[in-house]
Amino acid sequence: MSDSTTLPDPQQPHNHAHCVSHALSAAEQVCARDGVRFTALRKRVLELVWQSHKPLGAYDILETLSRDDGRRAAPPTVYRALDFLQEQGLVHRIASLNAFIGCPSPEHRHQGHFLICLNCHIAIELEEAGISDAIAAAATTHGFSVSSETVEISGLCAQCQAAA
Amino acid sequence: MSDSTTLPDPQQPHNHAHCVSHALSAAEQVCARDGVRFTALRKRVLELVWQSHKPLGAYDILETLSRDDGRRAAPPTVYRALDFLQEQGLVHRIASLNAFIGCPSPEHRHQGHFLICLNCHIAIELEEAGISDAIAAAATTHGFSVSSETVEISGLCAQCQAAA
DNA sequence: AGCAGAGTTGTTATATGATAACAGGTCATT
DNA sequence: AATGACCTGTTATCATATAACAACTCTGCT
Repeated sequence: MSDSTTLPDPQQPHNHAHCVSHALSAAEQVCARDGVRFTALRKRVLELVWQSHKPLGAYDILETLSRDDGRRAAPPTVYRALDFLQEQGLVHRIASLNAFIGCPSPEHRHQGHFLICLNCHIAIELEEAGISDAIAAAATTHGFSVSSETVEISGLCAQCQAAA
Repeated sequence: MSDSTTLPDPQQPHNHAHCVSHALSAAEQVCARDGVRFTALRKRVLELVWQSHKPLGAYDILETLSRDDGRRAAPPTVYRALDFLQEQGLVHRIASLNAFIGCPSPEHRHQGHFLICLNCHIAIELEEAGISDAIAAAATTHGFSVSSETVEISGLCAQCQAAA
């Protein structure tokens, strides 16, 4: 069961095993709730996506998968799992990187806003009402009805600024 | 010389030739100002990007280019021109579409915010201080220093909503 | 005019990201 | 155990983007 403690700041050193186990148990719950199958493959792909807080390319996942198994997995294997995970809101796709990252709060459907560090490549997911509100206001002004937002902010995370 | 009249709303029917000639003369000015060469190829690619208000893929441009010339142009030809145009702020790349669109106001460096219609595929560029402010505020909260923003909003434009 | 050097374009090959189509396997329900 | 829905494997292919090097062209200089 997902505990109710807040997840650690991904920028800070932390016990990452906790992030992974949290993500996996949240995924179990979400899939059970929605009546969809959290198969071994899907679980494994989700685990790989969660191996760090850096967005991971589909072919990186594919390689790890192939190495683990001995035999060569094919792209559709990974893309189908990723499609499923996205549909369930368990991972997000980062369009500007063609990469995927685990969602820290899949219980409720949303699209995140991402801070992406150009140096260490960590991506931090936010859900900033202020950003969504500003977008909604702009859309309204133009008579535009929003169905999805892509907000990806590149720069330097606090850690990397401090290091420089 | 760029006139000072405001450009038409791209959603509305309008004399698109005006958009194109405006864009080309603005480009001439920007390149002259910055001391870079606005070569025939670059101009042609910019014209193709401006053929409509819909973001255009690099390979679409490539095809048109090849057809016009008889001989087969190669991808780097187009990508180099696009890189140049992006560097000068004359076109923007839409990450969520892997496509490119002309910038209506290249005189000042900026990154746009885009409203992208899922039905008619038009992309409307905004520069919403409210969105940038909300992003800046969120970034500050997280100690993150922003170097670029990708804001791409998908949905239905006013025209397409009315038609539906 | 002729030359030198920077910048631009051509060309070939290849990397990287994603999907179509169909065959075969697995699982829950009956 | 049979059925049917769903999931996975496999092959082929499409779509997007870049590396590396050769050839050309423009500009400034003598």
